[in-house]
Amino acid sequence: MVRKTPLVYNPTMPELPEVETVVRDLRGLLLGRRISGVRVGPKRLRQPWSRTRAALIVGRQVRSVGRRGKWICVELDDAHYLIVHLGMSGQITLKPAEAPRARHTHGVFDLDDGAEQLRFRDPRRFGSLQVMVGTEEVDAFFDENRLGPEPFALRPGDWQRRLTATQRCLKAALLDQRLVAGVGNIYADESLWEARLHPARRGCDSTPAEAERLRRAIVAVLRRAIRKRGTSFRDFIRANGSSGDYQKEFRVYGQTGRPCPRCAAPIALTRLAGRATHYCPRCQAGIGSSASRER
DNA sequence: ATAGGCGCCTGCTGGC
DNA sequence: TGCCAGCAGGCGCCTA
Repeated sequence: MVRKTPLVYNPTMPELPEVETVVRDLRGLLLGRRISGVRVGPKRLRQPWSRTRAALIVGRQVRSVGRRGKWICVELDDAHYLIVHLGMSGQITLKPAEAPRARHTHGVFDLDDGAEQLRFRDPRRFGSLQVMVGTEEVDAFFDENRLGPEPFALRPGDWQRRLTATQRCLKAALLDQRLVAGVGNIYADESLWEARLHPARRGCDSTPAEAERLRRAIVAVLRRAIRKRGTSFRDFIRANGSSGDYQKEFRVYGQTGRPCPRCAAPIALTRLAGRATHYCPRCQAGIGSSASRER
């Protein structure tokens, strides 16, 4: 089960805490400001990013900056929205207009008199920029089928029902944005460790107590990460250019071979749902029953 | 219907 | 020293 070859530790994932950090920064920087111009780069992002659509936000003022899962929602006048996903390597920064434009800049938004610009940069282009008009369009986009509840709004009974409805392993379930929005690879591993649940266990095998433990773990881990302003690897920077600290708090993610902070057994690395998965083989309850242990 | 696998994309790294 | 295969992963799409 455990891979012998070490996987390269070079991750970069804006998940909920990183997006929340960006949103908080953007709020301070953008509220009340007017988009006075938009430029769309030639390269296509994950979703096509159209010039015609982009033009719709020109001349409009920023009313609010919010987040849904890993999506950033900038609300402008007359229910116009700029919806941003950072993908794997997306960055949003505020720069003076004369600052040199970094490589892989796919969107430039002039602010007010044009002295400053909001810029979207994304080397891997897994991110996206979209303009939407009307709350109906936004609601349809975030339809329940595509995006589940926010982790902090999970109701214990509902969560348990939906978690036990799936045959998939807990790791795959946590990565599914329809079950819970905003959890990615890092916080999935950290939450499962916190809940002392083996990532390969099936969702449907969870007892009510285990489901609740997992729900609380997700909330605790995400809150802690938000407090630390998210995780910073080289690709993730905050809107104002400063970085987060949560990478110092990792219990299992990227800790392969290091002692488990709870029981000192070496942290194992495997691959689940096509993703590198870190866990403690001793204190994360194994497959079958909560008492069994892997190995 | 559900679950799993693949491909997109660039940058970095480890091994030769 | 330099080169390059392989790995990193969120999400949409495809298949079984």
